[in-house]
Amino acid sequence: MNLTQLRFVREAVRKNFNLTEVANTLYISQPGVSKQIKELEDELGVEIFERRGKRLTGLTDPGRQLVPVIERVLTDIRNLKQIAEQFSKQDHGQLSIATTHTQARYALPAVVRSFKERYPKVHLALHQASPQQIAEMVARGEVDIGMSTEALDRHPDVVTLPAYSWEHCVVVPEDHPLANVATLTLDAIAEYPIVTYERGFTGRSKIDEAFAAAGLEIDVVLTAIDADVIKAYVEAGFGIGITASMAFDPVRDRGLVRLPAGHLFTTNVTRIGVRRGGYLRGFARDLVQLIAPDTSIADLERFSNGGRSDKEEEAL
Amino acid sequence: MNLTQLRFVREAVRKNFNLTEVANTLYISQPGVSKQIKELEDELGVEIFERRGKRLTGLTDPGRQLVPVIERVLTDIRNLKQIAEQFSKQDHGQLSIATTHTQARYALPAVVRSFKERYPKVHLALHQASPQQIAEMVARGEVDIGMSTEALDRHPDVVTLPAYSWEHCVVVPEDHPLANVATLTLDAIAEYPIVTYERGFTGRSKIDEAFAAAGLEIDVVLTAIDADVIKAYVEAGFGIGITASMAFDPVRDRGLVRLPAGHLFTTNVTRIGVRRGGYLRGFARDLVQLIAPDTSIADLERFSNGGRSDKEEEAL
DNA sequence: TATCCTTACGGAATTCGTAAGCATG
DNA sequence: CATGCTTACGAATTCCGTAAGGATA
Repeated sequence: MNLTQLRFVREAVRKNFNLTEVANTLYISQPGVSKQIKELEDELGVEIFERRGKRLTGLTDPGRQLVPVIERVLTDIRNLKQIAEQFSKQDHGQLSIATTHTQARYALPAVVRSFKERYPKVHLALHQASPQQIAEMVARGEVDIGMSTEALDRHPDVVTLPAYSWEHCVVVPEDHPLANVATLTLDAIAEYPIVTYERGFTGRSKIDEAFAAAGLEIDVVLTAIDADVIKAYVEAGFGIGITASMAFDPVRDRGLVRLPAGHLFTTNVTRIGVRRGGYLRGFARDLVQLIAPDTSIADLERFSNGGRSDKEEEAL
Repeated sequence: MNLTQLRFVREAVRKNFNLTEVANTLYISQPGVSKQIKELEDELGVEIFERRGKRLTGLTDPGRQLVPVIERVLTDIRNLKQIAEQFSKQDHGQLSIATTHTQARYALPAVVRSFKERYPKVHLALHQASPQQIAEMVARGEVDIGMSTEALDRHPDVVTLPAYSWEHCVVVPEDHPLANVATLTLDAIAEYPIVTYERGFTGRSKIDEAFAAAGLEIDVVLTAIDADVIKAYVEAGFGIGITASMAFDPVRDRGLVRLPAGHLFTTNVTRIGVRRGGYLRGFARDLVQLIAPDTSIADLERFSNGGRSDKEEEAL
């Protein structure tokens, strides 16, 4: 048994049991993958993969039990490398973050500035993706840290921590009838066509829930992934916008008015997530604290060991 | 990085950083070990071992962090094999138990009989050792199950479960003055020379504690590891014996009398232990239930996953 | 001086890629 | 008939043992 074989098995599961794809992503010949997997199965004395004729179609019964342990082994192997880097490249290295447009554009710049001051030699890689994709990337260990308001804490292989809360606001052109109302109501908003986030992005779910609970039908004429696009369409007169409050900049967004809407929609909690069982290097832990300053040391400890059990926390 | 390198590191720690011994126990040449360890260190970019000149003397700072993870990886690799065996050799295989003389001689025969009936093809290997050795053997994964009244639950890498409780008794020749007393007292026992277990064996600690608490000095003239030896010396008139109650057989031990002493010494709890993080095959779980029939299913579940966290229990 | 680790080199074993063959949808 | 897995074989790489050298207690 060797680690290469375990990696092939993991990748085969991820690639839906297509060994040709496995071979391509791991830069190896396809017969090599076949042979190694067969050898692993021979050594273990069980078939890991269900086969229909020559094709692999799924996991066998033993396979279903083996794969999670294989995943854990490979996570730990990665942890070994991370721990070593912690010492060898003290304040150097790569740190990759997957996040949504909203966080990357409005929440992270300040954080990144302080981080870069403290760790000038760490290369920060910001990957923009959808909340679902972010959760997947974290779970697979493709990025160190994920940050998103949605989906992140739904994934079983991701451990999350609340980073900060924020509220929605309504954005209208300054000559809009709503621009001067004292207190905004859901009914008032529902009168107008709405431009807001796509489903699954930046608290969109909270918006829909609020109107649904009030029994109101809304006319969403346009959806976008980011507030910049939304504001552009509001400016162009397509409707009124509902965005994250921090996406509004009074100076830059001249011609638009922001109306507080925190009392209308549930408060949103943006969460930060890491891979369960993963290990966070020192500068990654520091970044977590910059993003979520209210985190207690105990939380952070648990977090940086990827939410392992007590016993295993000690071990790391 | 490969598993061989990790095994070398683990063994080096176990063998007190003597690579020559590592080479011998793993049946490989000594330069091979040196080279592989150096290559692992090169790849990780840190030194795992502290060196004085050419000799290894201990773990470095990174080494101390890496070793527990390495141990976990190797445990999981072993788990993979065990899980596979669970399927491939359904009711076949090896099951090794480390236990003291007392358990092997008096508690286990009945259990082994039922087990063999249920699993005739499983080869049972009984290793006799001291409680400390048993704990070590379990922790290292040299045996599947350990059983002992002492020391077992002191080891951090062993998870234990109570198996059964038992009491001590006093054994005297039938013509001894104590043979006919109504209720035995510690004072009465302390009058005579005593033959009993060695320190660290079969509840000896409880015996010492009882006399110490009563402020009595006792004259232990002879100690042994097993009750058969103790009884032989009692018969030969060296003194009165204190043994485990179940070690007395009225038929076989003709000429001796057993006096109940449960009211004098703390009740003993024999525990059964497995390696933390280890995986128990089906027949091993069944053996645990035969030994400790009062175990709840929930306890057993936790036990057979070696006391891992909830998340990891699911995984197995 | 005996023990223990490292370096150097040659042979053995393993791994890996190419090419050809065969099954599946 | 295009996709996907297996088998076969030769090349390349890696691994491992022996032998010699050097450091430590």
